[in-house]
Amino acid sequence: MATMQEVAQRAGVSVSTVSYTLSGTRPVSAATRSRILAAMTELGFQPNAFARGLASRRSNVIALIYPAAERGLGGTVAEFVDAAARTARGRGYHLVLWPFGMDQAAQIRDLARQGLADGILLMEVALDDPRVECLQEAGVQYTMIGRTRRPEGRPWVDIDFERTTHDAVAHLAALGHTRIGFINHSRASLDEGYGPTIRAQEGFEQAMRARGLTPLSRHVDESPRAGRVATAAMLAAEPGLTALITMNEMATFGVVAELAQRGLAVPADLSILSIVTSPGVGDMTYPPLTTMHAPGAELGRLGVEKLLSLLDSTRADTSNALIPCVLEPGGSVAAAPAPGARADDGGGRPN
Amino acid sequence: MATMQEVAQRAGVSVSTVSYTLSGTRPVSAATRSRILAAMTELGFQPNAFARGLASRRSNVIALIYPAAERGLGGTVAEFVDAAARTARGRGYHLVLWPFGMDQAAQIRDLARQGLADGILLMEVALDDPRVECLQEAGVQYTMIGRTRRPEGRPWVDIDFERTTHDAVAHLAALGHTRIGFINHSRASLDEGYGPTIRAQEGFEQAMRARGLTPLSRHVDESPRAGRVATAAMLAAEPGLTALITMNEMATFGVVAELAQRGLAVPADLSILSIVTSPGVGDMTYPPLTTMHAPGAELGRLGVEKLLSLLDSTRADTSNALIPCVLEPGGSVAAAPAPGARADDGGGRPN
DNA sequence: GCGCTTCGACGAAGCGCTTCGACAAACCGT
DNA sequence: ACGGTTTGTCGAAGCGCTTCGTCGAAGCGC
Repeated sequence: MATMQEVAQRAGVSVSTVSYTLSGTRPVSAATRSRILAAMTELGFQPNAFARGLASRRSNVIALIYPAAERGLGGTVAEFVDAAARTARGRGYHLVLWPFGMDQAAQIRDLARQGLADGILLMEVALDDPRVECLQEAGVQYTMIGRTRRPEGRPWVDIDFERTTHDAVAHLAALGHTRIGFINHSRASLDEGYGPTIRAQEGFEQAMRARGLTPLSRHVDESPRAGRVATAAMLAAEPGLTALITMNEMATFGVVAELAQRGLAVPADLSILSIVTSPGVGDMTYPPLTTMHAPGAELGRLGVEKLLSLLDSTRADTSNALIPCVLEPGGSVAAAPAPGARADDGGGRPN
Repeated sequence: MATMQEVAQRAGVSVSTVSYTLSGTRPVSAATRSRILAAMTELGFQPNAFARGLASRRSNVIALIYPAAERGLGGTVAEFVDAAARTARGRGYHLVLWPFGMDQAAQIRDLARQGLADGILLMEVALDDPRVECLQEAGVQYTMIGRTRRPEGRPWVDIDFERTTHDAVAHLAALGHTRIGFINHSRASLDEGYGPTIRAQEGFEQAMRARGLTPLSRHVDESPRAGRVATAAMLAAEPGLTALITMNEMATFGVVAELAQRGLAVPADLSILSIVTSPGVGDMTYPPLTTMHAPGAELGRLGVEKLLSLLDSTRADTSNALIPCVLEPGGSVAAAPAPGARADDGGGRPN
């Protein structure tokens, strides 16, 4: 690997001039610049990141902490990562992912304090998240993706689960639905204080009650199998159900399968609205699902921008961002059927 | 952030002694060591990664290049990342993920040459992969997860698709199945030279022919919907089908749903063997799938070990590793039904 | 033509660590 | 008691950059 020294020699200039050419911090004449650039290409020069980081005390790297082991890496996360990486790159930063588990707060703190990253994006923030305290006390710049229970005074961006569930209920209510069920994430996620599960649950119940409707919901494990079981149970409990809001992709596949097996037509007999959905999931079933697409890309972009604004004190700190999911029309939502009009009222199996 | 200088002062020793205490490169008396360690704790010292890297020309970081945007981040990858991170950590390295796309070979090369990582793990290697050439010419240590068309002389670890498909066919054949179908990944993946799709296809056909059986297979898009359609088509083409090997998780959900709807019992009427499967997927359906679990964790561990052996020239280079998937008994495979015994021969819908 | 500013380039001082050579002090056998 | 090791520690020389202060040369108005 060629060093700046060698580039300078070859171009017949001093090291500092090479440095200024690279950073643009001070003017360099066009002639000199082109000699230097030529020398760089000929030598295949790439600046040493450590020397640069040591001298400038900035790494131009932002780290994304994501517990890959616990949560898999779904489509929404992929969208997030991609958008975040692009945004960072556009601003001259590299985005790297640190696959730490939720319980490795101390290791995160130590690594963060080694200076390898200028700032940190913390994903899958739980309501009470020890990692946040660690970063705070480590004196590292960070931005949460998600929110702790009381996020005041800490930088974050998050999905607006309240608004998303409200919008979902409103959309269905406007189509005449009154018996609306909600299939949420697993009880395990609830128990461990997973924000989305809790906030969406509250949002759904509130939205239903605000309309004088009775909220019916279940926490369901993330599998098609669990989705089928839950669907059967909900139909048994509330035979008049005409719409389901789901926030659990794997379970949603099961919902669709179970309804098909029971001879219930989607959306004629029962509407399905899948919320906080990964890209592409809508087209995986027939009819294609009507979804409210999780704003992964938007979140990634805003998260990086917020973090960078923190690093660069000259840039105004944009306020925290709460982004709702947007409705993507599909074929699984329609007006509520007239009472008693359904082919198979009561929910028995067709054969 | 406290520096080594400050630690040395507080402990009343020289900087080099502090350094030796940390690295263990030279002996330090117990008394001195404990004074130094105490000073470190009091000051909350964390060595500066840049200074360390600059002086030692090693980063103790290995980078995992994974195209998060293109491929989502499924369970197998999560397992891989987790195992790789653990293995690396156990050897004193940090594992970071660089989310570069398949087409960003030049950027990968440049970043790699900046020295931020001692070695690189390249995932999702295609048969003709420009990224491999880039890393090679950049003079960076790397190990491929997967193989190029002609991987000779390049370090890699991969799933043994040939053996896995052979084992799958053998397992079913031993149970009396002769009409065996294969549901592979999408045609798009085939067209772009995705190794697993191609190697598994060849393996399946070879294994079938070796037994005098006729291979029946389809490339199917990664969705439950496509799985249903493919199932219907295969049953139409070969009504005598008694077993399906699937290497496409999303499609597998569709297969299960379609069979259920047709009133075909799994495994009594038709066996399903899901190969190269992510953890947990088997339990997502009923009956739970019999799977051949992708060795993600094993691959992660071996990949890191291979890479580290390359970095540390004293360690013998273990030869390239080809790891088969292992059979995980479930409830979706049984002996072939007696000919004509099936409830619904011919494939019509039950109702 | 004079002092003035502006422009472009240089040299050197670090950044915080690793590592090498050197060297007292303690330890050994004889 | 004496040379020869060993043991524990120190000082200093970098690693390859950034950045600050400096300074000659060119450009300016009058």
